[in-house]
Parts: sequence; C-alpha cells; structure tokens
Amino acid sequence: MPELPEVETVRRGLEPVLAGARLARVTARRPDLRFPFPDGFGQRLTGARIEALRRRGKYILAPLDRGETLIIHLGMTGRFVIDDPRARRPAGDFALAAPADPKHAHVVFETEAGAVVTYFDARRFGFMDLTADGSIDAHPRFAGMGPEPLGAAFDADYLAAAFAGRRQAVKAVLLDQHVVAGLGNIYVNEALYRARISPLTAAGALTNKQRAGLVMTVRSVLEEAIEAGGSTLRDYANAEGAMGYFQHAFQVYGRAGEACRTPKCGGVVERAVQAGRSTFSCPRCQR
DNA sequence: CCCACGACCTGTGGGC
DNA sequence: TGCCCACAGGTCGTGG
Repeated sequence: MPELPEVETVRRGLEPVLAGARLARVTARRPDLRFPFPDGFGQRLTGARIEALRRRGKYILAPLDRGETLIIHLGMTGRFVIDDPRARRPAGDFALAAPADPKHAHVVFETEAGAVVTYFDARRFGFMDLTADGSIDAHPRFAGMGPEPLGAAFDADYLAAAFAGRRQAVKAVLLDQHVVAGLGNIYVNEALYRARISPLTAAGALTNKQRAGLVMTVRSVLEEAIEAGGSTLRDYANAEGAMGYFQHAFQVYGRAGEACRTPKCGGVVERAVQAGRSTFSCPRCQR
C-alpha cells in the first residue's frame, strides 16, 4: 500500500477534481472500513465544498467549508478512481493498472460538476474520519506524528535526537510514524541501502555521518518515487488508473537472491524478517 | 520502554 | 487444472 510517494501521487490526481468542488452526494456503501465511518458521514459531506487537498504523512486531508476536515488513509489496498466526463483522457501511453473490482467500491463522491470519485479498498485496512478544523494536530492519528521527511524539520540534528539511546534496529525506528511520517517498508529498505546502512543496526549506534547520509537518501528516494508516480506492485494505481513506475528503480526491495547493484560489490541481496516484515539488504555493502 | 507476534481482510502467486 | 500456504505497500493491541 501506499507510502508517502503513492499517497502524494493520489493527492495530486484528486486535486484538480476535488479541490474547490462542492459535493452533490457522498455515499458510504457499507458501515465501515477498518473502523466504522463517523456518524452521519454521508450527510456531513453532502453539500460541503472541499477547500483544498493536503497530505500529512500517509494521510490525505480535505478541509471543508463547514469547519470539518475529511481524513483519509488508504491502508494497504485503498485506491481512488475518477470518472470525470468533462476531463479529456490523458494523452500518451502509460500502463493501466488492473481495473478495480466493483465489489470493493466502498465510498462514492459525486461533485456538483458531475465527476464521480470512487474509493475502492479490497482489504479494508483504510479508513476515513471527520474532525473539526484546527483539531487535526490533536486528533489521535496526528498527535505525536513525526515530521515530514521532505520538510525542513527532518535533518541530521533531528535524527540525532530521535535516535539517541535507541537500541531498536534503525529500520524499525524509521517505520515508526512518530519518528518520521510517511515511510513504509519499501522506501525504508531503499533509503537504508542508498545510505549503506544495515537495517539491523541499532538506531542509537549510528554515526553523525550516517545520520546525515540517511537524511539525504530518505529525501532522494522519496523525491524520485514521487517523480515516477509512486510504485505499483499489485493494487496501487493513481487516480487516473495508471501505474506508478518507481518499482523498476528498486535496488533491494523484492530482490532477494539477486546481485547487489552497487558497482563491484559482488554481494547478494538478502531477505530477513524484522518485526514481521520483510527486510532486504546487501550484507556486503550495508554495515 | 522494547520487541515479537497476532489481528484485521482479501487477493495472488508459487509450489506441488 | 486445482489446492494450499505464504505473503502483501499499514497499523493497533497484547503479552512477555
């Protein structure tokens, strides 16, 4: 599912259709996703105007003109599909992801301009909520959330403080959204590879130089992935139904048993399991 | 606080 | 072809 680059790609795809749009009707086709929809979900959105589309970590935020903000998390398999009769099909060729299965169409947003935006989520690990504006930072989902990895607050000094004294593996610490918001299993593996740091290293044992390097590689891998429209493994597709293509740039993720791509390294990518999730790394060039 | 593990839910791909 | 198991981009809760 979507990590920061995929969520940002989805946000950018939805923005031209939803930002500034008034919602003619919003329908939840079942009572819950991972959690129940908030009371009156459809009614509270119907008639509201979406002022903007923002992102925080892996969340999409849609502030409304009614003083509430719609919060959306895509979980593992959340996906939006836009049907906008006014929009011209984008030119050029791009690979289309497999069509979303209609039986997993859980929420339908219809705008007054006639666009229909449908949320699909096979596994239903995603969720939506409504909260009063201004209380986003107090919302349990956001309280204590770490800085944006592409923002100025995420730097070597910040990481020094966040990692200090932590004996937990650096990979697990980077996956903790309280430390930094938006990284997931793919990009943590790729950023550690680029920084030549073993995922198993205790976070508190990293050197200044390693932390500074990690800040750079986290940023670069996320920026490049956003540029590529995210990564498509199975379910992910952008709002136009197209696949991202950053998966072709993976250096370690999903490459167990294959040759390390570092020139002259000669190592073989290994798969390990940390906290129940696959870790990929080259034991030869990541220390 | 740390960590491993199971739970949530469905689909898919690989091995036999 | 069919079946079964392992695994999947995320988080949360529990128990040691």
